[in-house]
Amino acid sequence: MAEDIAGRGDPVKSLQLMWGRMEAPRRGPKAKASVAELVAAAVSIADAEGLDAVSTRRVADAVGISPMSFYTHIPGKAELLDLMLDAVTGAGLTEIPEFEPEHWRRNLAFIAHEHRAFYMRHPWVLHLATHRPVLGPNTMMAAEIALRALEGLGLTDLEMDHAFTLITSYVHGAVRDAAREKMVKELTGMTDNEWWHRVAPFLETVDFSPYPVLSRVGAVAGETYGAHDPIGAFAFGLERVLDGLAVFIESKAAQKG
Amino acid sequence: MAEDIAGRGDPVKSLQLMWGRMEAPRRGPKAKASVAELVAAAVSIADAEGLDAVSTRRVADAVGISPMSFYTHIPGKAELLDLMLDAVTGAGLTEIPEFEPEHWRRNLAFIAHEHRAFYMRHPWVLHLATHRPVLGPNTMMAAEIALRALEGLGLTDLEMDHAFTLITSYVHGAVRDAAREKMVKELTGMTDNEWWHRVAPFLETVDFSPYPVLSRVGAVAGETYGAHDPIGAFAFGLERVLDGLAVFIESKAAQKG
DNA sequence: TTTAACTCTTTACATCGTACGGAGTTATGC
DNA sequence: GCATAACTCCGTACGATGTAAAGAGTTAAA
Repeated sequence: MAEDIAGRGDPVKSLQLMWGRMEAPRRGPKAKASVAELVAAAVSIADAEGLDAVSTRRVADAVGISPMSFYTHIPGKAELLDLMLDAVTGAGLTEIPEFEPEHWRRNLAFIAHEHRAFYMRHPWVLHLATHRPVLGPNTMMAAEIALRALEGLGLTDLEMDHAFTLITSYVHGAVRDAAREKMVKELTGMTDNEWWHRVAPFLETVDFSPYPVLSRVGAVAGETYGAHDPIGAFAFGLERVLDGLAVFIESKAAQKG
Repeated sequence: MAEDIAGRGDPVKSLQLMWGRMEAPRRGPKAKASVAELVAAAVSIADAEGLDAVSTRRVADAVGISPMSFYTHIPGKAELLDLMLDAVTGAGLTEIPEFEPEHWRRNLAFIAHEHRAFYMRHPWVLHLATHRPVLGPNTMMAAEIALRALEGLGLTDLEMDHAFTLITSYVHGAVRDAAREKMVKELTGMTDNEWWHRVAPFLETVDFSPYPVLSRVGAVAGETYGAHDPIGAFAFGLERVLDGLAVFIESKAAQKG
């Protein structure tokens, strides 16, 4: 399995494990390790060393069982990734905030920043290309919370869904850059700055005349030489997204009366 | 190498290959295969069967050389992925359009749809987690084109960069869903609909009362049972993003005079 | 003609996910 | 009490992957 993919295991098996719906075994020896332990170990490996480091052998070793015993508890790696995603989503959930619709803009900004912080804490989640939605209790609760921040704004259910998709899409896309920098530094020990200086001598030999706008904007934006400002870019984009939603919400309000 | 990562190889080697800057060999036998052939073969494998199917052995075989001869031409898989990304970006570029600032909204929508179409044609690109920017000629040209659509709107260079990040972030995030469905169907032969019906019996046993908004919105949005409408969601989000940019552009114009 | 540069290839190794079969452990049914 | 079924755990093994190492063959420069 070369690709790291969640949502690909036996759908029902994954769900049963995520919801703790396996009937308790009635015979046989007590298990040395639990599913929760395995998943927690996998998550902390991923947090510390990235998805690359998460192998079934390594996870089994971390909880003190032999490589193949992993499969006693979890059907395969695909299911492990499903479980990791739901578990780590759960760890980021606090109590459910009460959203007041009149502060919708602040609420949505809060949601967006929480999502961003989540990805920054667990950048490997960005590498988890989900093939199917992971319908775990925590993943669903995260969606529930985001949707609640969109309630009472005069949107139809379908529009709420689309607005939700808009915000999560933007955050996911925007956060790649910042999370990337963090991960790469940890994994390779090379900072963006060092990387740019490695590359610079070559870049000076290329003809930038076909790219006048890019070279002007790229230089100013500090994209070159690692002086890029991902937080500023994120904030800028988020304000635009919220402005766009404001236009829509106000036009719907005006239209209705 | 478990993760599929571009931008991780020797930075300068990748760049030299992308820009065709390897000095021509002056001795030795004629090469049976070229870098371009290898990259093209890798791309068509990825297009047909996904990133999973792209292995150095497979690519070498596709161009008729032995597994290890691959490394005569390309230093490693990381560099191959860099080259694939730039090559496939180049294949999507037509001639450079002339953008008129007064039609900026139409222009940006065009850019967004082009990006979306690109990802839909080559969904594996979404799984390519880039560790560093891939500074190939085609990748840079794609950025140049997008930035030109943002010229003449009264934005500073930094704002242009941020607006560019906003649009590409949104498109990247939003397209994951649609591309996912396409890929999964091809790779697993299971449609979303079948998947949902596999899962449905289990879902009926879970208590949705903690997720009132999600279950209401999810049902209406047709997320359940695969009746989801990704194109509609994309269009909705894009309109909001453009509205948000419009607010910003107009306020800057008003401010200036 | 020697030699250096270059291409191609064979063999080999570590690591991965996991199929298979069996040994040890516990509660149930007789 | 005992056989048995339901378990947990583990050792071995297979095929695939990326690629290191070392050598054989080919071409042009010295």
